[in-house]
Amino acid sequence: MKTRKHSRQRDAVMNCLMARHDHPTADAVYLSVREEFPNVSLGTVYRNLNLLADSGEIRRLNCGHGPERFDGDTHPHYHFICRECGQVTDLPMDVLEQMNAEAQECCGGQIDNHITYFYGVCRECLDKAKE
Amino acid sequence: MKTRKHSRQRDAVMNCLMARHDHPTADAVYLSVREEFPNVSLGTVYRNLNLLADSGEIRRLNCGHGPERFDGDTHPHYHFICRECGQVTDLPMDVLEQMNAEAQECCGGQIDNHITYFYGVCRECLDKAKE
DNA sequence: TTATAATTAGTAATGGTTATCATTATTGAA
DNA sequence: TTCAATAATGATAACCATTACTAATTATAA
Repeated sequence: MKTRKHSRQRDAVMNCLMARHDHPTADAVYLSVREEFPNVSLGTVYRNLNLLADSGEIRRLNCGHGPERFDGDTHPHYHFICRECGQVTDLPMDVLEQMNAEAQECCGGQIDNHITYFYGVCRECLDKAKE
Repeated sequence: MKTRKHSRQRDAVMNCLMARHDHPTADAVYLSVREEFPNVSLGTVYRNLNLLADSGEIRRLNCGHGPERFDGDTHPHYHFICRECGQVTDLPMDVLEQMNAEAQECCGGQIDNHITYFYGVCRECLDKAKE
């Protein structure tokens, strides 16, 4: 197996994800990391995002449209996606673990986890619509 | 606005999705439709899948990896994805509408619906692993 | 140091999906 | 039953997000 070596570019990717909470795309992370490493390659960003996601240090989000997003917060939590502006926000509610048990009963196989995305219109877009 | 004209290719796409319950990808639908229309174009399949999905006659599924899938069953229901074989199956359990209300409370915006994917290992893959 | 192997920047390639366009099919009205 | 208007098609090119490749660089452990 491969031993991981330290890399300052990977640190920058990780730091970016810990610092921001808007669930950036790979491209957004790339733009961010480029401020510190102007010649960083987009491939390097992708490679490290995948490395970190595969090792469980960050999480991948698939909101149903648009490119993949990434989340530095690995605690189980739900997300809300505004269908107007597309922003992805965390929902401060508990994950319903019993859903897995319910699914288990009608599934036959083994349920490990679930992922839920809520869709609607965010506060800002609602306010904008009122004007 | 555009009035929709009838098309036999679109019928074939729709029929394919009503007939099978394995949530096929666009390419799988394409192969299916080609049995009736040997020169149907992949673009035509994509165009009609999007048309039908946008008008609510079918549903798009994003399982978190791999290409988009489509579902002829538009009733709200949950899906299970086997991480071994990748198959996507319907879960015969009720959708928890109250989840939307819970999310609403901590959201600020307006929650319209939610999508949940359950992940794990299906019966067949569990059995295979035992051998 | 130095050897080894992981990582990188740069770039080409890939895969899924969408756009373009000339031709064909569907439709409603004459 | 024409016939014009226009939606839909097949073929293909373009697009975009992501991955693969490669020679050069960097981190690590001996």
